[in-house]
Amino acid sequence: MHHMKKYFTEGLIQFTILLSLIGVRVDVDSYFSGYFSPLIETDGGPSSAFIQTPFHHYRDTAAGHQVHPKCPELDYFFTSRRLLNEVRALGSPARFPTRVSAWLVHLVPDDGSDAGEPLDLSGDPDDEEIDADNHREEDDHTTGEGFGLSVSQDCTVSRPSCAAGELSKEETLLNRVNEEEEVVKEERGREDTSPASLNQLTQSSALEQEDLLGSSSLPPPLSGLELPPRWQDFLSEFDDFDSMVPQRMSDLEAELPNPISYDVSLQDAMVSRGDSANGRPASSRTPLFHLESTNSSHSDPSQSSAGALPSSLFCLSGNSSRNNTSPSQMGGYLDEAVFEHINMLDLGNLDTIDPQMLDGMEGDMDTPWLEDSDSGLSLESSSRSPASPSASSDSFCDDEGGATGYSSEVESLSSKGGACAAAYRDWSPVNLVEYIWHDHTYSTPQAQNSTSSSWFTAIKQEVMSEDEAEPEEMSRDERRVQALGLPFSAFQIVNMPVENFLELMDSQNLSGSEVMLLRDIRRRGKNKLAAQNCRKRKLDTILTLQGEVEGLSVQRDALLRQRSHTAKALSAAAERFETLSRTVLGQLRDEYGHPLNPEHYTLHCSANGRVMVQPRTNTASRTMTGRKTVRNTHGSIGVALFTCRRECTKNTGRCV
DNA sequence: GGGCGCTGTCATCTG
DNA sequence: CTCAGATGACAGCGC
Repeated sequence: MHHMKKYFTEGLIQFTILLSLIGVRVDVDSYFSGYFSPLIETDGGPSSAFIQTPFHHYRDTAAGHQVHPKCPELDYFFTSRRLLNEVRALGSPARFPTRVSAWLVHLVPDDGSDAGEPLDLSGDPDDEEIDADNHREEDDHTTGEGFGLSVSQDCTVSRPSCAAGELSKEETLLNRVNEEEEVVKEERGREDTSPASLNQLTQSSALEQEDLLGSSSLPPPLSGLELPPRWQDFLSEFDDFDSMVPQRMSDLEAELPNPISYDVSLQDAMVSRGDSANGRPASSRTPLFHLESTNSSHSDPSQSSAGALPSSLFCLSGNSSRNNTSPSQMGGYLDEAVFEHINMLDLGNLDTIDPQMLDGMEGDMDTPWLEDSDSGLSLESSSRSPASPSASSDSFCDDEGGATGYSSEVESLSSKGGACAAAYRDWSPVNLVEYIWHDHTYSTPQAQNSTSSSWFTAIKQEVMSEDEAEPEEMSRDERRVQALGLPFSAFQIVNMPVENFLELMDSQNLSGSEVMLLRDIRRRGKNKLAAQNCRKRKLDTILTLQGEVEGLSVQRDALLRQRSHTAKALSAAAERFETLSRTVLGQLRDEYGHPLNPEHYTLHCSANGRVMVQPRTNTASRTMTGRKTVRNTHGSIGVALFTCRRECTKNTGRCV
């Protein structure tokens, strides 16, 4: 168990270091809790802030500092200290860096000794040596007792003890940790109203942990207590942990100088996590963290550097297949957002991506590499897509703006001849037609990135017009363009990028009037499409509003029917009450023994069960609706002749 | 011939 | 300031 803790902790440390070196900190506890989003701490400068984790707040308060968790100075301080400790730990594998591995909660012996003291990892950096020594001492001290639970501030993990007798305690602790997570969830809304013990356990510093775990507040061990499913899944990952650790450690030592290649598409890794079921033998358990380098992506996973992580919890596979039919068990606890954030970081070195991997990706992907899942973005890539036959050789849109390549082509033009037309052929809308079928937006067509049904319609019409070109169907602007002798159509002038349009006018030696004409043609063409979109949008809005009106009309009719039914029911109840009142009043007698006249008196039932006989006033209505009853009550204060309870007897007719 | 719908165009505003 | 887009208003055209 000592080795297990050692390897496990070191694995977490090294993985955390690797993430920290690229500016990312992952709060694994967030995944285990299944509630919080993962903590991503990026090196965003002094203004960077911790997000979505309460432990930073606890960490801040643990050291006795009431500092706002988003304090930039605090952020910088903790980040620097953490990185320093991580680097130190990297050079000394035998040590347990306090800051990274966080505190470790040991089982408290029954004799109440101090062996189970949690480690104060939130202390000052000066205490690091002492803490490390404490780690070692406690490791030695607790080896024979069994290491029951390891709770990390940054990575909450647990491992059941090998000793069967202590399993119940561990389960209790595990459940306490689970409850602690639940409390943290609840506490986000109301921090000061949660149960004290769990809150203290969650928020406590190491000293508080000691008190809690060593005191009687710890619930007694429960036998037969079931672990939550996610903990069971998690613990099942360690079945063959001891056999896996030596190999991983040897691999780690061998590949430590170059542990991880950054030539990995983390986006791809995010999508393809958990593919181990397909590529691994059944005997090889899926690691929880698996950071697989690109260079070793085609090799045996066990030989990968990521596999060197003793307790690999992630699965960062660079070339994993996408048919994830059986994702890793712990993979479900990982939020994809962490990979999103990792991807958002500029890892650089993208130009060093293994060509083999790129080939594999091209082979795996049916869609173009740059094509976005959203159909709206496919136009840009399609306009310069290698799939386009005409674009495969020319470089019209090879740059990001899509203009540089064209400009170089245009600058080489010496006349309004076929060379210029050839240069513009690449962004011809004909090439775009086959890539924008799926677009349904209203955006105005633009050769760069706009996608629109009207754009498609216009292109389609353009293509059809090219096929069925008849002079009399040409628009006025089209004829004007042809009169200028330009090798472009009005449609092309309208839809080409503005950079290209400006360069076109500069390169064609046009006069002022011709420039104005081209500008007008372009403006009118764009406005025409905009008007079409606007009208279609307006029509859709009208249709939508009509649908809403119909729905509201139906709802109004239903409410009217309901009101009618309610009024009828109320009327019937009032009638029954009136009948009952007459019956009751007929049984009562006044102080002279005369029966009460229902014409002059009425019954009033209060909410507390009291039934009062009240004289009818002139304004009182026999129907005794709610409002009139209230007025009647107020108007008969002190006039009630009798106060009757349910004990009124029929025999005497008098109130008890 | 007038009404209506569609379309193109202009002017203006906004981002 | 320029550009693109949105939109109201107007005019032309066909039914």
